Amino acid sequence: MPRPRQFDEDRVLSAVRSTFWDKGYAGTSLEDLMSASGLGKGSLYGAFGDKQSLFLRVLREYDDANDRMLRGWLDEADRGIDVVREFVIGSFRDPSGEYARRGCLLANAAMELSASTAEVAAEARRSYAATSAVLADAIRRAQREGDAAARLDPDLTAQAVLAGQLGLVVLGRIGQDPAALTLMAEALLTGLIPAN
Amino acid sequence: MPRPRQFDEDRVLSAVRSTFWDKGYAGTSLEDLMSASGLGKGSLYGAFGDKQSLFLRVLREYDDANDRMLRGWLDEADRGIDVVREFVIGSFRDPSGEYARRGCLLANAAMELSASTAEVAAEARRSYAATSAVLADAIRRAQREGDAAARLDPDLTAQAVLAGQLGLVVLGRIGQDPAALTLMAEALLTGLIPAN
DNA sequence: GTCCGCCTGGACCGATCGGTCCACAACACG
DNA sequence: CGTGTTGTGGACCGATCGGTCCAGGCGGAC
Repeated sequence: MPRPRQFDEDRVLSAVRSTFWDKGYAGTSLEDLMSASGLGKGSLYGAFGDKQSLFLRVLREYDDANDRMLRGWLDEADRGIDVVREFVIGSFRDPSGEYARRGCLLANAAMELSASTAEVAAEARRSYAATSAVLADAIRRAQREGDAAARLDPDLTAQAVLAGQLGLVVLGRIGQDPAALTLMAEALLTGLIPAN
Repeated sequence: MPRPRQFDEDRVLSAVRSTFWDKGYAGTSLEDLMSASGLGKGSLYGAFGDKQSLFLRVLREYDDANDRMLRGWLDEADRGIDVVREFVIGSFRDPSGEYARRGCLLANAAMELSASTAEVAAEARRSYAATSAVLADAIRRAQREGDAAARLDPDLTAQAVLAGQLGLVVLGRIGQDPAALTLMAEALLTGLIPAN
């Protein structure tokens, strides 16, 4: 009997995510969210709660989507090493650097809010743990496939790879040349995951 | 004949830096800066200009101090490799993780403001270029001293080391265990700068 | 001691913030 | 087709933001 929603929740969340991604949490005003989503304040609050709840929801869905994507890669990849390679290099393939400049919503949020919002720090730790677990699986598979040295500790190597990629994300955000970032990514990969 | 300054500029800048460091740019209000420095608004504006000018000044001095410190290490170190090692591992030696949680003022600022403030992005690129130049010198020296493989490209390796350290800074900021960070730092060093 | 100058701190400003609330509209049900 | 319930969007709120301005104080120069 009630009046049904007049908006597509996924479209709204996508618009909201994009706005937070580009402007950061503090830099995004409710007005920004309203114009990006096309909703009024009442609808936004009624559907998603306050600004922080909305942000945390968007962040968690972003993390989950990334995790699912990475696991999907691993399921479908020909070789485990390809997943690690794609994870480290993929973000910087765009020659314009536009992608790189956006950075990663999670990394942006973690740097901006970890100190003040415990939930964000916890979410970041959770997500990075999940990511490095998938990377460790990929590295173990690469070891079986002869693409990674058997002496490597898969878990520790996965974490080091994650750290390297995170650093590249930071450098990408400040506008570093994507070609240089790609070279650095290659150096990280060959150094951290030797073949023999 | 004029009335002289009644405050120590260095002390004020130090207090301001600490506040920006902990709270971020947007998260720091003028009230925060006033109470941290002990100055009124008039004095703050008269001496340093508006909030953004003050922030950029503090950031540049922070970068310069870091650069001088790193160069000083290189001048006094017994071996080049020690400088690289200290650069990567040094920040996470504090077992409480308090240091790690603060992160790096430059990295924090770069992630928060690069997208919206071109000066910050440019300053970050400038500072990271300076840092990787010193690291490259250290790696060249390590090669001469037999602590780094001769086949390494010093400049590229320095950039990869910088990326790895940046990633560790991000992970430190979200509260990752310092012991785990140290292990990752060791993995990055041994992988990126093999000895033979 | 006098006076001119800059320094100082806080009152004050308009803008904007996140959040609340309400009058109205739109739809499903009986 | 009436009725009830919820979605909707904008008016409105107090708080706080960064920034301006000024009256008074303090200190050197003479």
